[in-house]
Amino acid sequence: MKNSFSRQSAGEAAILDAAVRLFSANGYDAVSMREVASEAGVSKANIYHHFDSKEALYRAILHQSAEDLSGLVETLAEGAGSFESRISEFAAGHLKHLDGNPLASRLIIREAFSSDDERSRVLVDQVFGSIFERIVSIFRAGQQAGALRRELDPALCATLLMGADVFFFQARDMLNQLPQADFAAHPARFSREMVEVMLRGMMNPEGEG
Amino acid sequence: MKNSFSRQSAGEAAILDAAVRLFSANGYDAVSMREVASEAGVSKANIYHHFDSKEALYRAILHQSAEDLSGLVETLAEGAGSFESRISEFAAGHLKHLDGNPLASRLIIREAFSSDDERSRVLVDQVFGSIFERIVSIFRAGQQAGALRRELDPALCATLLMGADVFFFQARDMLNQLPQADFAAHPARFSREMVEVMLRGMMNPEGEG
DNA sequence: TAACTGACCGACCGGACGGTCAGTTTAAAC
DNA sequence: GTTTAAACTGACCGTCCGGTCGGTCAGTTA
Repeated sequence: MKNSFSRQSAGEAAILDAAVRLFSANGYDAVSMREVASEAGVSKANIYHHFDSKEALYRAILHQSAEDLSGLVETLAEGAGSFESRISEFAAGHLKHLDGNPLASRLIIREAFSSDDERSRVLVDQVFGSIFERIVSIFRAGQQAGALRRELDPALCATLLMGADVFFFQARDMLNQLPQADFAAHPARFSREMVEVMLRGMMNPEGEG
Repeated sequence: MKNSFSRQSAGEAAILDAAVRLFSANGYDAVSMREVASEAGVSKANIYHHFDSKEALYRAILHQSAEDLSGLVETLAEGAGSFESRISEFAAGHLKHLDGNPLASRLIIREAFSSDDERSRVLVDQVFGSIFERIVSIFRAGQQAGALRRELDPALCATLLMGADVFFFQARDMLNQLPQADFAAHPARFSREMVEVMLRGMMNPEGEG
């Protein structure tokens, strides 16, 4: 098996860099190995020296992107503080991550929503499962502390919060074309107002200032 | 230009049917004209008798799907009644449409979120612009009637509502794999609870029972 | 200096791609 | 029953695809 734990050569790094750019922008099928080679400034054969196949190259950059996301969510989910601040900071941090890593994010979102049956299953099992559980646990903790309304489903709340960030990221180019949606240019503002609406809708009215 | 306003032959209908299935499941690049022909039970050359090119075939099914969606949203946005019921019915109807037309919906969502610069621009200009405006106008009306909080951005509210439906539809296969998200199997329940949270977060606390 | 290794390349392979075309079948109009 | 136009087909074209091959070369290691 190629591309194990050895140090990266300059060419391999260039290949990975070109691949993440191209696959992220155009998807797996629309990218040819010739394009990757040309964009990376190496020969096509050299790619096959470092990676077993096109699929293996794709997997490699997907794996790295998924690890980045997992690390980020772990950090965000660890945060202490009040329920409100935890939710607020998670949403803002998550959207900032999407915004700051658009290539990797596009790649992962595309893969996660792919209808390829088995293809996304691995990603969900190994990555999204634990990510989702972390977010749900924040809502569960808030519920036990009496901040989140008792009748709400924590998993549904987590879906709404994460979904709003992801949808905003996905739809941003589209929203930017719509004159009404001037918030499209200000992700931090979107995140703030989105969380404000969500929390007001989710939190227990009793025990609040 | 082929495929104008003439009546459809049986073969043409079969081609369109196969195309919408294949393009929707696998995307533009991953589908070959040979596959479409085989799936439709016609020769490849026959597809070119009815459509100018692969791109034209794709455009044809995309156009039809977009018109279905536009019609649905117009109907949903016309509804009278209270602000709450209009929002609630819109969200439920929208999600039901996504759920009932998964192939066309997938096609449109994929196209709308594509990063192909010019490619999605036409769709946004001609379809999503008016759809979005319809939804925003519901929120604006609610705001003028005093139901929606004055400090909220109607366009942001519309994005949250529509985004929750779209994200749920996109992520459903994924959510179904997560044991916590048992609501994934019940779109009507998701829609109901989602709207309940959203409205509670958006509505003016004064003037309510 | 000889043996060996990993990085790298140009040329090539079989096959699939989108698209074309000359010609056949079908079916309605006359 | 012939005419006619649309529906339809198999064979074919040039191009690009993912992947492989033999081989070069700079840099270790012995």
